[in-house]
Amino acid sequence: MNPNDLNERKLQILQAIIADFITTGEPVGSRSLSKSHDMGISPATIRNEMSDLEDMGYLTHPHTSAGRVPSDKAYRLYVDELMDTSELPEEDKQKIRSKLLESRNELDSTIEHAAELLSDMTNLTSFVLMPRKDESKLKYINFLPVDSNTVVLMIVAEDGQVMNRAIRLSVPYTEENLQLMSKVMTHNYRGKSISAVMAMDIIDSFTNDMQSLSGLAQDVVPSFLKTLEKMLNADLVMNGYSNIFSLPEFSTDMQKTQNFLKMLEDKSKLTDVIVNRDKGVMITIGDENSEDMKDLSLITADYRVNGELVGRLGVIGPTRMKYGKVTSVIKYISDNISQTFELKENNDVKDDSNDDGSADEQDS
Amino acid sequence: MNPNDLNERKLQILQAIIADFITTGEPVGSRSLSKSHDMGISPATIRNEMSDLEDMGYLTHPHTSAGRVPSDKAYRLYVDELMDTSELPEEDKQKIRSKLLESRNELDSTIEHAAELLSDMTNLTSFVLMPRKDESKLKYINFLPVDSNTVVLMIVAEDGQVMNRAIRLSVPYTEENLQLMSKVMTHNYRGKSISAVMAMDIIDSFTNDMQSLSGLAQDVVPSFLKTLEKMLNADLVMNGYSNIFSLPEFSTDMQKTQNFLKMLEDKSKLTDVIVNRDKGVMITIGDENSEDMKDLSLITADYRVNGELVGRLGVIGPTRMKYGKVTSVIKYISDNISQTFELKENNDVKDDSNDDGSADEQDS
DNA sequence: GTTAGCACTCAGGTGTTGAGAGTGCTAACA
DNA sequence: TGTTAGCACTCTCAACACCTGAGTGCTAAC
Repeated sequence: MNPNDLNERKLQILQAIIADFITTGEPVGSRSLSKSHDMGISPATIRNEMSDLEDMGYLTHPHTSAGRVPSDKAYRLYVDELMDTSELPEEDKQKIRSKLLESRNELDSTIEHAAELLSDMTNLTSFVLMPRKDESKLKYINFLPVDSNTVVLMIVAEDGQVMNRAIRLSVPYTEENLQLMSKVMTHNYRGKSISAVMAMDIIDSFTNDMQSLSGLAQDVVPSFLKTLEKMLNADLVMNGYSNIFSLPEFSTDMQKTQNFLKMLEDKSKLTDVIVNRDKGVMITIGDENSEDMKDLSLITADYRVNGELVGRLGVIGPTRMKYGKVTSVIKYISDNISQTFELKENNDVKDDSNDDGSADEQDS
Repeated sequence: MNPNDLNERKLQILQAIIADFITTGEPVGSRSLSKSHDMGISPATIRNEMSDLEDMGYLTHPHTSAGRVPSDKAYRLYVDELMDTSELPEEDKQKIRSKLLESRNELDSTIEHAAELLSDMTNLTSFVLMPRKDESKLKYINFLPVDSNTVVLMIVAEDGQVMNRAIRLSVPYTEENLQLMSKVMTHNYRGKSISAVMAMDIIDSFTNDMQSLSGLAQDVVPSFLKTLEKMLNADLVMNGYSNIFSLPEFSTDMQKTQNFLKMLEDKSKLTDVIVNRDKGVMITIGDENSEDMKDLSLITADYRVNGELVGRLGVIGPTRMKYGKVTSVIKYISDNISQTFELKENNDVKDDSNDDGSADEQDS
């Protein structure tokens, strides 16, 4: 069953079938194949080879008198060995670069643009996992008064992540209490990782150490924990889910479309799947995925910020997708993000107070 | 054309037709109507009345030999005059109350739960507009160092809204510069409304007043403006878009489904529509909406926090929806949110002399 | 004014048929 | 022995006719 069982001609035929099926979505017959790809052999010969390929599990048959359709195994072989992984045309590269440059100063916008680019250029549903790091450490915790019974909890992590949440209090508070609370919590948790703090017995430490705050703590601590949890949970941005309608096999099969869209609606499940994938470019095809994605393919890649792996982006679509093109686009986009947010070594935080004369630069 | 043209019997027949059509989705015929609603007249009489109602624009005819279907005008009459607006059953009320209580200390979670409840209980697509206020005033602006070329901009408004964004700098910065920048911007914009600040000529004031910061300002100001814009833009949360598949008229008509989902995908347009609706409970039916929603109905209501109008929630679905039930659910949920976040008068802030000291909170 | 009766209409389901695209097998060929 | 032409067979799909059921509009009688 390993690819070496396949002679040169079988490979050539398989490749041609996959290429045809990817573009048309129709089962490929021996006669039409021999017409479209001139490989100097008759349809009868192709039929014999096809029959062998079917026995080996690379092709299937919707019904006796239909053409052949590639199996998941065939796509796997195609992706591993046969696929055309040529460079992206300069035009596409240009489009990606200019769109990402638009917002090169802001990671968040860049990420959103990346998702748009990805779905536009592949005509599939794209997703981007926003940068979240489990090990990121807390920097400070702050409470801001809003009105007489509402405060905003703000948590800032060392890596710049900021999360906030409005909390309604059932007991009165004073500004002094809030500031004390901020100080105590910052002091207790600063420099600790989010998961470490979540594992601590917070309520207990409060009621013991700070009697005066224990009333406040009752209201605040559950929200604090929920907010930490939210900081851990990766945030999934999706784009172009209605692209699915442009594919004939979906726009004629309501059930399939419905399953697809329902699957996308369960974001937390999808996030789980994406988070748990391998690093680098990863392609999973059909039944290599879990049950509810067993006739879909998933391609993901990572992007880095300052050399550190922070997020993941990719597409999801039918197994019949243009693997070569899609992979190139994903790779190019992720590399481009990583490059844009590359650490510039000569650009360090200076601790001295004098300004550096840059003021003159835009005086006109 | 006013409803007074309709005698009692016509109203009764119209109401019966609408009720039947809303539950079945099938055109209603005279014979089946006389069977299901015993109103003591024969199908022939009903036919005559139906014919009159059709002439008056309340009913239409998909084709000669089909039953009658209510027009948008009929739904309007139904909603205004005929609809059963009975109280929600205690069971449903209980369900809403307990779900909303789960997160009564946090507005954000409550809002999300409300959207879930709404789509679950109506089997439609629900949306909630997160609280955003155009007139909210800035409280302070803060920059946090992340790494040698990244800082986080954090904007806090008086109403507790916090927005942040990572900014990549092209010039080096010092901690002192950041703190100076925070102080200057906070001093300049504090107490001003977001829209007022956006209207100011920010770059100019920087280059004039603060030569030393102008290099930083080049990078920071565009992001600052974008972030303010984001604070103004209401954030739309949606839920249950795949509920549409449970309706026969959508699950058999791919084109309709596709239009619906594509319409939902353009969030900014939908947000615009929702923002610009009347206060209170508002129902718009079919062609009362804009072109791309002309065979849908939209029901919205507002919710308040501390007596102040802050957000809006609602559902979108086919004109054939259970207006009575849906309206009751929306009303009950919005009232419940408003009640939960009611101002408690006896619960005041004791001291609000100094609330921008938070900029130095970070190095405690 | 109401109703029964009747002719008429139309969508949708069923059955048939033929075309087209495909396969598998066999026998002949190089 | 691998390759190919030929042929019988299979299956989908679109077109077509046909029938049925639900509905309408009209008319005449109650």
